Amino acid sequence: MGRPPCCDKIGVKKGPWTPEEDITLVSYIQEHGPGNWKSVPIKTGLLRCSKSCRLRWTNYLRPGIKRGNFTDQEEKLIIHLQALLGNRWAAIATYLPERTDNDIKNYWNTHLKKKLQKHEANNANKSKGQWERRLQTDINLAKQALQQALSLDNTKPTNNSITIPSSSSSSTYASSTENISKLLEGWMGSVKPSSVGLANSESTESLVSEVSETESKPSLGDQVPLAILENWLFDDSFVGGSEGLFGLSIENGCGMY
DNA sequence: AAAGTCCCCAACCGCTTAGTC
DNA sequence: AGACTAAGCGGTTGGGGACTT
Repeated sequence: MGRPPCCDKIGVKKGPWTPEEDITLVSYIQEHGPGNWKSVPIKTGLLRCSKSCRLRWTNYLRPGIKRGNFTDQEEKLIIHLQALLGNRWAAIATYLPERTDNDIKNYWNTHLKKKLQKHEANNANKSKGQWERRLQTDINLAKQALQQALSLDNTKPTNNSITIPSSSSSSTYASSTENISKLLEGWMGSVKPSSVGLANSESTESLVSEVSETESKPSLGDQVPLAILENWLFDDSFVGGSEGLFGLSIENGCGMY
């Protein structure tokens, strides 16, 4: 017999959230902060299970979520990270604080995977180009570095260590132009301005800088010396602007999937 | 204009992990 | 150490809008 559904209680509502429910949830979190999700439906009177409340908050209502099209730089970063980390969307999302893991996952499944498959097919019979060979080498090196890093137990933080940022960090919160946080005008007063409106045209390097320098970076639980990986990842990602990784991957085929 | 098909993404399901007793 | 619970995560689904015929 299988595990019973978590939300099989009679009276637990499913399906799309209404604006009224959003307001109720956001108002509660505004007052109490995110967390202790089990108590949220009880204290708010929402006819939703705790998991549904948490997902609604993290995937849609949370301030700082950027909606709309992904930029080329974001695409490049996702492609790089997916090649490195696989389908670990939550880990990938820590490098794109304005995007949720769900968004990244959806974008990968609906856009990037198809694009890459298409161009891989188009270039299936072509020999590997210089760039592709370099990318494959880079990936191998990065994987080695990652494995090395992860194999170190109880590694003490060093100057070369980084702490992987978490999307749940308050420091990564920013005002959103589109989402339901509009309902909370005035609430965002305490949000760090530098992360507000990190628009598409703005350099993700500022994010990288924030990632590597901000002392308030939250952790996924481990601090690992990923400097090599970080340098490789970000240096390579943003070289050449529009001529960067993704453009090349589209033109030349990635060959790693 | 209507019907059919495609595509996107919000939300759900169920498994895993972490924390507590 | 093991049981239990809550939270986190990734895979999948289905409603509805966009597009095509």
